[in-house]
Amino acid sequence: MKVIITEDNDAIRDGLAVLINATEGMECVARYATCEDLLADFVNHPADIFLQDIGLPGISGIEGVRALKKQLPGAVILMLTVYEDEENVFEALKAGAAGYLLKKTPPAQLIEAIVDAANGGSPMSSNIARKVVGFFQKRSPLPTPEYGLSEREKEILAGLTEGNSYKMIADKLFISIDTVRSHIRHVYKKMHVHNQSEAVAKAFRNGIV
Amino acid sequence: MKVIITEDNDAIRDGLAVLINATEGMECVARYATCEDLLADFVNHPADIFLQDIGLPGISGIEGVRALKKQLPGAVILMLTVYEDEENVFEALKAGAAGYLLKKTPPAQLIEAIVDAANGGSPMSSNIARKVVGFFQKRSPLPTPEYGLSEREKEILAGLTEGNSYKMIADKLFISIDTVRSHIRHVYKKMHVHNQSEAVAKAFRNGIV
DNA sequence: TTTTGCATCACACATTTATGCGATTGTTTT
DNA sequence: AAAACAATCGCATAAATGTGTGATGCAAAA
Repeated sequence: MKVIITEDNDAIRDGLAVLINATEGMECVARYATCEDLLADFVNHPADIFLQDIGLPGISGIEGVRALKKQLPGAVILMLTVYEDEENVFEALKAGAAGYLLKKTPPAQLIEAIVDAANGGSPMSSNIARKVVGFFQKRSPLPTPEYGLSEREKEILAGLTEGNSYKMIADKLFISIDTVRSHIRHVYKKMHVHNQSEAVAKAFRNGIV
Repeated sequence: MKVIITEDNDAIRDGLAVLINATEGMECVARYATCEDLLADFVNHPADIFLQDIGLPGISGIEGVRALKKQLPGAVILMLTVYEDEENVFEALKAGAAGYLLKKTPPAQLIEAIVDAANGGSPMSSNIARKVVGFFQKRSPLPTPEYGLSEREKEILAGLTEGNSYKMIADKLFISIDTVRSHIRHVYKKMHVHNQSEAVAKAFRNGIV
């Protein structure tokens, strides 16, 4: 069972490699400090499982998952990170990660998880699993179908995706620029973003536009 | 053959309606000045063909096409506009327009075009047709597959889609903020945009990210 | 070898954004 | 009736962005 590790912390990366190599039937065939390195070199080391950090310099781990999945749709990727906020969890899973583990996972469980993932499972830390389950439960009524944006807010958001400035949006919708600001402020709050690009990107990824 | 018109200029809109109603077997079942009106009311007037302007107050005609197609995937939409730049033409067609006519099209040809579209054709003004043909010809080698962005530029663009500020991108890629500015400037030039949102939106629509 | 393109960095300045605080007027929902 | 929310508008200000102009080193292409 061949594993590739992408993790920027040298100590953790090497520790993981040692752990894996010390395990019967497992081998760490490559390890990278950045997604750039991973994407440039992974073809040279066919692997079954990818352990992927999120907080990386350069391309983020989640972006890395998207890119890797694009080039190798069958890749089985396990996130291994300290982040346990819903944002990162869902983004990672949607990007194509098979499982999501926290770094505090004990070695024995980590090995189990790798085996599990290789066999088609989706191992995740219990905290994470709860969030995921909660997500589908909340799914039933319609709590966060598209962040609960109002029609007007979606209209303003659409204006941004067209490349309009606040002023232009205001003119097109016959409202004041301060009203546009206000709407955008609300959009940001609801979507948990802090600038136009992030809002637009999220809107696209979630099919709002 | 039932037609719906969306056009903000009163004179043009009414003129089109008169023309259509004066034509054997054609009827204008509804006419709107804005996309908002169209989207709110078109369900009440089943139609075969939609004549759609682009330069509208509020939601743009192209956005309108996207929205209309989303709700009524079978809608046959003909753009009828003064814009003949490639941007608008391709965006409209990608959004789902069946044909693209310039407003200077003579009445007789307009009627022909509507019939053509209703029968599954894709009528377009000759200028437009040339652009479209040219697009596919250029397609063969790979002249503007993704605006000719360099790897680095795509990397910076990806940074924007993650919601990073210039400073954050600079730090993640270990370059100065002025270099980031420089790259972004080039990205904007190549993509013909002038702000982050537009660049991000275009990147998504064209599958660069 | 000259040109072209990429990546890097710098400085400057007008605009635009992001965000906090607050306010009014309608609907809905409770 | 009260509470909650949507849409509208205003003001203020620090921060970020967009854009012009220009420069250097390097590598690939003409």
